[in-house]
Amino acid sequence: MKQGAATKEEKQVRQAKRDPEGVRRDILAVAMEEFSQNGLSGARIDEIAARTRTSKRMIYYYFGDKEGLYQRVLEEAYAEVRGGESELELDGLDPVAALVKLCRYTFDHHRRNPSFIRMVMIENIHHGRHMQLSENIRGLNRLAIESLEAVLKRGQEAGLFREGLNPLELHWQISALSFFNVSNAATFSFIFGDALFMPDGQETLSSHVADMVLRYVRVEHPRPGA
Amino acid sequence: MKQGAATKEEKQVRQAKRDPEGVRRDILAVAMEEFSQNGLSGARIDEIAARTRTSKRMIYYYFGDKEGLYQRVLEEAYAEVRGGESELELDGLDPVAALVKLCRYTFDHHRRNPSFIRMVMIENIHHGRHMQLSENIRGLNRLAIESLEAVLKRGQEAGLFREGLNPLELHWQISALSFFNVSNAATFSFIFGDALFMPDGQETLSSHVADMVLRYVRVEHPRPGA
DNA sequence: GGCGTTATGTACGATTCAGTTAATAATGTG
DNA sequence: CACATTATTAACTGAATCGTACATAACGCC
Repeated sequence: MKQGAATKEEKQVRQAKRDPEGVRRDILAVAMEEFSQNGLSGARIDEIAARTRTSKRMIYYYFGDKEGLYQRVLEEAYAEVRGGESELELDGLDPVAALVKLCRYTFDHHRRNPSFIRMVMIENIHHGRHMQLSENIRGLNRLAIESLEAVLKRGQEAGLFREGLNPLELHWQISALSFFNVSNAATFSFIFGDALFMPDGQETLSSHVADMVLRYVRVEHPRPGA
Repeated sequence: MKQGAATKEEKQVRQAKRDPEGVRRDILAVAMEEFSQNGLSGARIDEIAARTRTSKRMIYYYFGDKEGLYQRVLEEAYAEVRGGESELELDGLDPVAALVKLCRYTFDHHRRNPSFIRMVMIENIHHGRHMQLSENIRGLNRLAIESLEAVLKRGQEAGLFREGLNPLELHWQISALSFFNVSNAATFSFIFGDALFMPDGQETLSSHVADMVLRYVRVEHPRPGA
């Protein structure tokens, strides 16, 4: 025990001076900020280097080149926002409440992660070239569909939801509304005013997204006894 | 009269050799392609120059600098896609048909103008900085709200649509679904497959967007006689 | 038909910026 | 202690690229 603790303390002491993982994380965090603000070609390696507690040399030491760094930042962005859905515990809720919760969670989640949204926007500008080089991104998001599918199924079995619904399509719809809310806030609010993007407006949008999805999936004339 | 005609013909002859407006349009068209593909910092002036039938010198002659050109391209993108809605003649249709037509038009319109979508994405990455310097962009899109408002009103008066609907919010919803379909096609199809983006899938999405909006605005229990 | 204005081409300057070199040193490991 | 790994710094290179200087051609007007 004492020995183990000593080792751990030694490591902490060591990490104060030599901390490869910490340096990597530091670089990634700063690079995420720079890339998400300025895009791949707009980002400046020198700027990233200046804002880290390490040097430009270290960036090349760990990430090879600019594209390598960008790719790792993209992976990091996807990794950070994964999970979450799995902790919603939708199975414990009735289908309607579960769907509402999922919609609201997605909306808020996107809203709270503008850097992620911007990275995805940038990657789409690049036609998704870089994410195709990454192995792990693909797998992460599949879960969203599965949990949605489970909720749909339960709703259908309870006679609450329509038949013939496509979970992937529903995910597309929820994502579209939640994503656009962040991605296009600048141009939309410039043209039409920012009322929808103030706290009250956002709360309204959030609830109406859930409302819209619900109205879309519900049967037209529910049997009261179902 | 004859003098006027002669002058016009002379101008046409002259334009065969010296055609300032043609040169400007040529530059703008090429620049739109370059900027929408590569973004502001990613675009190359030399590349644009090489693809025009004129020279780099002319770009600076007419547009000042790179940002000036970008700004004009952005304006051009918004200008090209304006109108349209006004030619839909929604007033002649019953409210339900009008709303469906508007949804489908918006969806298809976005789909057919990927360069415009990409310019808007890029401008959002830049927090809408450049569009704020442009006078005319703001006015163009207001019409969309007005025609939507008229349809809603007619629907409500006919007892078909719910009260308390916000036209701006509805426009936000229709735009979100139609925009996301183009803007995020690369990342979405990479992660979840491209079924939704094949012709059949797109047709389904298009009709379901209209369906979703309709279900959202319709009264729950319509009076058959209304 | 000369002269100012507008339009155009070429070549070059100046700068920015990704990536490297080279020298050095601290730390941990066997 | 030899030796690999991790870290740091500053100066440098070379290519890419924005923008300009300069020369000049066409046109429009008086």
